[in-house]
Order: sequence, then structure tokens, then C-alpha cells
Amino acid sequence: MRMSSYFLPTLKETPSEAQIVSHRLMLRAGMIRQTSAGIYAWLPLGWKVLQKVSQIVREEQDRAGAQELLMPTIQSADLWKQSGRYEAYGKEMLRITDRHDREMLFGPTNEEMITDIFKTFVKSYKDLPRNLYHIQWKFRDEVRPRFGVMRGREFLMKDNYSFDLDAEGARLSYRKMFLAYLRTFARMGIKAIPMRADTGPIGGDLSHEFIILADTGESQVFCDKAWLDMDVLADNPDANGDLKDFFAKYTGIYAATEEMHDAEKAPADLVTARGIEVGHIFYFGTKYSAPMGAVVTGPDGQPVTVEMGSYGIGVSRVVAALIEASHDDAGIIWPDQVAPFKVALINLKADDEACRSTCDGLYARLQEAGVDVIYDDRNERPGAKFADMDLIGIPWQLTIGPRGLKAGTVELKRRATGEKLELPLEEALAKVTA
RNA sequence: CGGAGUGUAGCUCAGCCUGGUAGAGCGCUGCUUUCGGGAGGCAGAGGCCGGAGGUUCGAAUCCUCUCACUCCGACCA
Repeated sequence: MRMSSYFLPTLKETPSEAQIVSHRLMLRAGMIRQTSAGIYAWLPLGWKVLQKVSQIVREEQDRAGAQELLMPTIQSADLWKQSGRYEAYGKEMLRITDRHDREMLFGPTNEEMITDIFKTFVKSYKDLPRNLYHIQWKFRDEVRPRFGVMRGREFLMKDNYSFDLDAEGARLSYRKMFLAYLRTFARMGIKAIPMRADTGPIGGDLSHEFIILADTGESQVFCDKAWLDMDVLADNPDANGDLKDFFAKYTGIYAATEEMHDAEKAPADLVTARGIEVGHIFYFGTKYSAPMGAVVTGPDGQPVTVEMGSYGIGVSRVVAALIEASHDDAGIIWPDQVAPFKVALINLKADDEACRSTCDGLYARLQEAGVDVIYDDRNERPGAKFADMDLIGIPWQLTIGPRGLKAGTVELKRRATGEKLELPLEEALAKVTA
């Protein structure tokens, strides 16, 4: 992408409404634009990151055997009356009526709808288990939206729902998602720690919140220091096995939110930190399948009410949480896996023939190599270019200027460490395409 | 939902108390001088002062209503 034609409205000054660093940086980096309280438009750069995050979520869901579909944002109130939640959900649910005065709502979650779809088509135990997910916009009419997309009213969420014949199967489905979630966040370059959670009004007896540690987190959390060295990608348990040992290992290490924290059970090596909830998984049995009649015929010919679980990742919130966990005074520091672009190609002197032709050539070669590159070909001053690239957090900055060209080198800077190397062009190219 | 605020240029804000031709910095456009971490100069564009009523010869400014947004708290499957 050439920066001269990219819609990237970066700001030098911080808009006054932004209180937390991720909100400030998302506004300054031209990622989002607020359109109403708690409602945001995602501009090209923000949308690109949101899609990268979504894609990792998607790949790990697929790997865990879940299947993607897409349910609508607008739902009929009838389904919610069946489950009893139409009244119970309260004012957080945005209720609307259509031209025929039919009661509708903008979905805050999809348990009712997925259960309805499931029960329509699945009639036999032979078709179990099933795990279905979608990545769709949700709306919860928060009393007081704040912190940008961290606590917005409209947000992008991955939610999925598992259906099993019995509790044993449901617990296996739960463990599979537990692994998928650990892998998902690990692949994004962040550490999300599962913490035993209160199941709350949704019911059920097994639930974990996935919490990212960040100084600016919204709640206090406690965990064993051992968590900091856990590496689920290195552990790589067999996703097709029963996952019992893996689950025991990872739930055996102390981690608790403030509500669940018990000082007496806490280990000596306790880390106290702030945390941001980015995912939440539940096993809730027949809470929805019973009232809504999600019943299959069992092996003995008798009806069985299916056992369900639901699993959510706040995809848009993850984007903000990543920034909370990874930034400095100059701006965002994207982990490589979710960065909107891998390489920033900076032409320091746009009207210099040698610089321009070298950059154009490099740009073409990077594109051919399949590297996601943003090319600053603008006729701006060097300082502005460096500042913009630091702000939007591109992992590698490849700087071409007249001084270096004369010496036969280019500058390669790593955003995360600030480390700068003067390298021959081919060497730098090899490094960023590796 | 309680409490406190704010709406003036794209952004950050001044002007309001004490009514009298709409302001600054940054950004934007052109020229110029520059050019390795958001330089300088000159010239310019850009506003129904959130909206509606009222008071007044005259309202960004005073009064009433209204809408939007922000912050603190409570809330947050």
C-alpha cells in the first residue's frame, strides 16, 4: 500500500475524550472514528487489524473442529420469550419494532437463535457432537460506554455453541475450546490467562475468563508466577485426544479474578496485576436446550436434551487490549502476527531519483515476496514519516535515504526494541522476508 | 440510573462573567526556504458559535426548553 493514496488520517494531537491509552492511540493512528456513544466506524487501518485478529480466531476455531456460519444481527423477540430471557435481559438489550409492530431486537448474544437452528435440523445422537460459531456484530446498550472499543455498545464478537449428548461429551467440548483459546491468544503474541469465573445468571458449573495482563486493565487479578513461563504452542497437546492431562495441568496453576481470589489458596509466588477480559467460556448444560426443546433421539430410542456450552471472544476488544499490552510513548507496537503491515518502507527523500527508484524496486520485490508492506512515498519531512510509522506500530521499518544509498546501506529498525541496523540492501531484504 | 461537566474551524482550545464586525496554535492549500526523528517564512481557504424559542436597537455571550457528547459512581451473560 502506498501511503500517498492510503486513507490514513493520523492525528498529532490527542482527542480530548480519550482516557485510556488504547483509545488515544486508536484515534491518533486513524484506526477508528466514533459515530455515536460507544459506536465506532473502523477505518482502513483499524479494519485491517480487526481482520487479522479475526482470522487467527477463525483458524483456531476451525482447528478445534468448530464450523463457521453467520447468523443475523437482528432477531425476533419470539425466540427470547421461549428462553425466558426477553424479560430477564433488561435494558441492555436494544429492542426495536418493525413496520408491522413486530418486536425485534439487535442481538446481544445468540444462544436462542443457534439453539433454534440446531433443534430444527439435528434429531439424532448420531449427529452429535456439533460446535458452531460465527463472528458477528453484537449490540449491548451499556449504560455508560467508555474506553473506546474496549467497552463499546456495538462490538465484534466470535461466539460459538457446542452441543453434546451428555455431560462427559460437553466437558470434552469445553476442554477443546479451552485449548483453542489458549492457542488463539498465544498466536496473537499475547498471554491470556484462564481464570476460574463465576458463572453468574447464565448458569452452569464450569466457566473460565481469559484475561490479558496489562497495567491499564480494568480489574485486579492474581496468578501464580509460573503462568508467565507457560507456552501452550510449545506444549502443543494432541487436539484430538481427551485433553484431560492438559486441562488438569493448566487449571492446576493458580489464577483468579478479584471476585474469586482466595488468599489462603494462593501460592507463594503470586503475581498481582491488572487484567482485561478478552474471552469467556461456559458449560451450562441444558439451560437453553430444555426450555427451547433441543432434544435428540438417543441410542436407546429415548429423547435426550442436549448439553450445551458457549464460548465468546470479544474480537474488537482484543484489538484494544493488544494495544494496552503493547505500546510506548511513540505509539502502538503491534505483535508481528496481528500487525496491519509487516514492513514499513520509508523513502526519506521522495523527490530524489535514486531514493525513489530504489524504493519502488524494493516495494515491488516485497510485494512479490508476499510481504504486507506499507510504502511511505509521500513528500513529507523525515520526522513526520518516522513519527507516523512509530505511531501505527509497524514491526519493521526499512528506511532508504540519500546518505545510506551513498554508503550502500539502508536502515532497518525493529519497532519493538528500537534497535537500528545499517545493512546492505539485500541483507535487510532477506531479514524482513525471512 | 444518581452526580458533575462540555458543545465555537478538521484537532486542541480562547472569547461568555461585564451583549456591540468570529479568534489562536496545530492541521489543510499555494509559493518559498528546507530536508536523517512531527523545522522556518509569506500568502490563503475554512464557522448559522449543537438546535429551537425568548429578552434586547443588537446575542457565541443573558434566560427557557431541547439534543448530543464526556467524566465520576453504581452497573457490566
